[in-house]
Amino acid sequence: MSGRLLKEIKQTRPFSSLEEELFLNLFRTVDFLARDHGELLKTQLLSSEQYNVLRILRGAGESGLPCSEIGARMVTRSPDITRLLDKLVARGLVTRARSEEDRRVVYATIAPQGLVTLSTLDRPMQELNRTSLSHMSERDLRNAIALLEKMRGRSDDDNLKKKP
Amino acid sequence: MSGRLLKEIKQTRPFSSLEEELFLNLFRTVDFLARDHGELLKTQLLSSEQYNVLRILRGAGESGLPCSEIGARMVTRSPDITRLLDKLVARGLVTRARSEEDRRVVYATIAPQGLVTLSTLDRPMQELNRTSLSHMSERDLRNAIALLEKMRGRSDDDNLKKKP
DNA sequence: TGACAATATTTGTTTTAACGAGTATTGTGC
DNA sequence: GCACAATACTCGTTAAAACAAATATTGTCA
Repeated sequence: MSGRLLKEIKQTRPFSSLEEELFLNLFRTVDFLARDHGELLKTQLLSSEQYNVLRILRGAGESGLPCSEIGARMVTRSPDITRLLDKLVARGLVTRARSEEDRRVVYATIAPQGLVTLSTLDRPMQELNRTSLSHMSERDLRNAIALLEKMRGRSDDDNLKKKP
Repeated sequence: MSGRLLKEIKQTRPFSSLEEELFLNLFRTVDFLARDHGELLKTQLLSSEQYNVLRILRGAGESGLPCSEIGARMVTRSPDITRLLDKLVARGLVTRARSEEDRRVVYATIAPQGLVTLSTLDRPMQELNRTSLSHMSERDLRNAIALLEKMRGRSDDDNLKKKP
């Protein structure tokens, strides 16, 4: 391999497009903000994903949700939901029961202990969200939300509406 | 635990603040967009983190960078950079050499093969970035970038400027 | 009905991430 | 110059993510 090609290759450097710059900013921003988030969750020995599942199940109420639905609302595939639930069930935060109508389906429901755990996090999480974005105006927040939704092309917003 | 508390707990539901809505949107958006990203990288058998390291090292040039620097530019801690580099070194994409001035330091440098691997990804990655955001106007892109930077409070932008 | 595709979840296996502890080297203050 | 803190990285261990293949159940259509 000649030195010439190497030189050419190396020239592809900083931001070669606005789109790329946006992506890098996006990834960097989550990495940055998810840190504090994760530290707060660690006080309850929860991973970000576990917390997510618990919140989804709280939103679903007593009827619970099948694994596939949980997987769809997160971006995780259902095969991996099983083990996520395993840990939560083992800790008594979630209960699982096979459906009678369709015995392939397993409904996961948040347990009282799960609600308690979530509730101890609600206020500090709210606090964290607010303080870490306290320098953003309401207008900024709304703009950012709208732009992020637009970035996703609204293609997954059905999930939000599908909630019972 | 009485049913009353449970009812109270359960009432904390949808978006209790704009900040929370923004956070959820942020996380959802990366999850959503990172998928395609990951699939493209898989064609070269690279994880997102490995790709990141390679790009950082390409940006650093022939002088290379110490593990600690790589860790600082990503949000990964340097202990975990070692093993990340291990794999890249094993595949001949990166070379590692202990510094002579300070023998604690190990400089990682991108290898020719690493440059080749990156270069095969440059165009499709550019393409992916562009198409997945093709519905965003230039104004949208710039706004989004600015808002994301603002979300981070610009507190880590020194890293970008620190590049040699 | 009976074979076969489709759906829903679980299990197995292999990589990765996370984090504490350990090792080597350098810098500092007495 | 020597003890001791600080720095830079590596290693060991445990927990989590990723993906393929397996199992169980239901739906479909000849």
